[in-house]
Amino acid sequence: MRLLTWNINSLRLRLPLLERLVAERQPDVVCLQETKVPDPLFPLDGVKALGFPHVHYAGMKGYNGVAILSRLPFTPLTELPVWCARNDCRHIGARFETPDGPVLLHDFYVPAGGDIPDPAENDKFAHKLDFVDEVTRWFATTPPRRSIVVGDLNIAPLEHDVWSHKQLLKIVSHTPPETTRLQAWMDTGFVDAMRHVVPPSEKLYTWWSYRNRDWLASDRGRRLDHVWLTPDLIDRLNGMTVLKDVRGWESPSDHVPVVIELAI
DNA sequence: ATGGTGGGGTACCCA
Repeated sequence: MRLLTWNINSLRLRLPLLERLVAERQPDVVCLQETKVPDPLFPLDGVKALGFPHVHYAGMKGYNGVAILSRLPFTPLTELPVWCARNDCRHIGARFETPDGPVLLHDFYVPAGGDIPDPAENDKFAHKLDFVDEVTRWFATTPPRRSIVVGDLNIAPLEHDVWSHKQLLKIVSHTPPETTRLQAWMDTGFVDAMRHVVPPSEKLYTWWSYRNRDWLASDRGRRLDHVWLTPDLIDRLNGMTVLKDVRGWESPSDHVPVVIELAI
């Protein structure tokens, strides 16, 4: 299975980019975040025309939204919690049947958290911390097996997941309250598949701000997008690629896709 | 310290 995850920042606007990506990379499964399309307006025909007859999505007007597109049949996960008592379209899941048993796939869009890294001052930051805490408690009570977590988790946990560890320690996405929480979530039973392939001593980014004159030259990136596997799947991992060149395409998302190859 | 650029949808909210 070739699995691709991407914060597309508007599915309708970037459907042509998705088409190019699919043609070049031929993923079996695509997990999207920030689709920014209400369900009644989801471009179902366009997505099916890309070769994905199996589609599951949860979207709303203006913000957020996640989608799973697949060549392979799957069953949508319907028993997922409502995080922070909000139906804000940040998580969907799928169950794939394989010769060795089912594999569960979770597609997350974690709240970005606003600008001020203080939950007392900033409701969005409080929501982000609460969201990760709730998700962590849920995975802790139902320890994952044969499971995959992907998505825009909006946290860059390691020193070399950001362009300047020291300068970003007080910047939302790389603060200790966030990075410790992301680790606690991962410690419910996952392995960081991207860092399994690329050593933690190497810089690795999936996002470059729009607010830079030259994203490539300044290279002030962060690794906000993640792929995690439970240990029972890690031996099936046959490769991981961050598609950095997609950031240089015409009218790009500020995030780039991550692809993994899994022998399942 | 500040402002820088995008998308949604049509005034601002969110990233």
